[in-house]
Amino acid sequence: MTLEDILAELRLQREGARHAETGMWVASVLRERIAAGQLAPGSKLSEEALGEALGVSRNTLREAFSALAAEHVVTRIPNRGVYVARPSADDIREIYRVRRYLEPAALAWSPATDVTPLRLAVERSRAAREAGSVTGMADANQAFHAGVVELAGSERLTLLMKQVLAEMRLVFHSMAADPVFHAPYVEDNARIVELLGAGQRAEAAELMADYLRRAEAQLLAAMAGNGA
Amino acid sequence: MTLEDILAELRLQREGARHAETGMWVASVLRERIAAGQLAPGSKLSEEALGEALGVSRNTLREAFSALAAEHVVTRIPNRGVYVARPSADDIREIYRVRRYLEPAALAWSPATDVTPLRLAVERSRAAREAGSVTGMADANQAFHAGVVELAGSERLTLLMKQVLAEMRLVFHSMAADPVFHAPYVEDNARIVELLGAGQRAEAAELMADYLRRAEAQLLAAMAGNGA
DNA sequence: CGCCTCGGATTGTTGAACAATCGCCGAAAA
DNA sequence: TTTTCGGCGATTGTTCAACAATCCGAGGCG
Repeated sequence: MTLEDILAELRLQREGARHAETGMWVASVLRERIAAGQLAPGSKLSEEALGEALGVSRNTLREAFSALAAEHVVTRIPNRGVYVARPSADDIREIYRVRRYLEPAALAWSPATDVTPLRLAVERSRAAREAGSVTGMADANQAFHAGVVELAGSERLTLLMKQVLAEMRLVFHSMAADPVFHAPYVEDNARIVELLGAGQRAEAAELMADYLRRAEAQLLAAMAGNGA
Repeated sequence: MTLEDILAELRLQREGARHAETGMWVASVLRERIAAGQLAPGSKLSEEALGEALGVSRNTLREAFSALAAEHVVTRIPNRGVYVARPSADDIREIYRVRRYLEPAALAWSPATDVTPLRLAVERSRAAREAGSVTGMADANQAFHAGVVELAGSERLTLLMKQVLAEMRLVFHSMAADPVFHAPYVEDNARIVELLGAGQRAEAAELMADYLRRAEAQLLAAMAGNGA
């Protein structure tokens, strides 16, 4: 699908725009397209072209850009424009730094004990693995880790985690992802749920920390090999 | 560096506004004023009046508003305007929820071991207590807790903590703060540094969690008594 | 071969205009 | 008197067109 096709689609998609929402509406549309990989990392988002396609003025579009830049979905280079973010090795380290605090902490100290959503995510992971669906596994895995942080019951931590996971999707889009990257980790997730359900929170947190260290190392190695 | 460059810099610093930065400059000016309490919680920030006062257009001002709204420094009510945020009891609970994960996690799992900045903050706390300086104690206390999260070495966690602490300042500005609110906690901080320095991370984290629970309860009680 | 300048293209910012929405205030009805 | 309803004024949301500032690359020059 070419960029022209996408612009054409976006042109059709504008209908429900209302007063006092246009900026956020544009942001959400771009967020979806980027998450789906239809706007590849590194793509330049021209104010003129996008504004024309979406039927919004440059000012409104820039408001959307500000929101996306704050989420690291997009990179703004002054006087040069905004580009779909292309996470660097340092960005990956930062992502996992955040996750290594958030996820074990949520497992160790959350008041919530309902692990049903986590169990479901593991189920979906396994089903996707059997079906050989790479995106299915990726989605289910993200749902699992988002669910872990949601145990904390904090809006801001949940939001931060969602943004970090969105950046993770960009990482996978940036490099030719290993089709079986997620496969080995499905059973780690299952074991974490098991430990958590049994009340062994410290052990669950430790396993999670270990999992995150391994995943980070694997991603960094893949990126180094794949070429920057 | 030529003389022309120096003249240009001075001109810019005096006038403050630079191409490609005006929006962020406005945001930082407002952020400072709000943090200092010069713009009280609940104050309406009229686009026309503020734009005129700062010498920027409404569009640029709105860009600054978007940034501040994302930080919860300001509340945006559609079609009604933006107001300096006035944190509710729920906001306080959310603030402490975030802190209760971030700060103990940083203490328990950070690779960094340089506690000098924390010691210094404790020193300043004590000096301010002796001098009877309420704002001095508040500032030193904030520096201490920011320093704890900085141990994690994560930009995003540090930023989140700074935003949460900025919201805490709004809490204190919202209610007639107890002048000795911080006093009892100075020695808690000192003990945390002591434990951390001795390598007793789990104990330090536990004490921090306990401290946060007590502070939250005290603030919620004060808010209930003080009247909404 | 490297440096510099110039021009084109794009972004940053402005001010004015119009549309949409809200709260207020007064009029009409109970 | 109280309540409800509708119009009015004020403010925000959005667009538009213009100008200023900046970056990039293409030549011109030594």
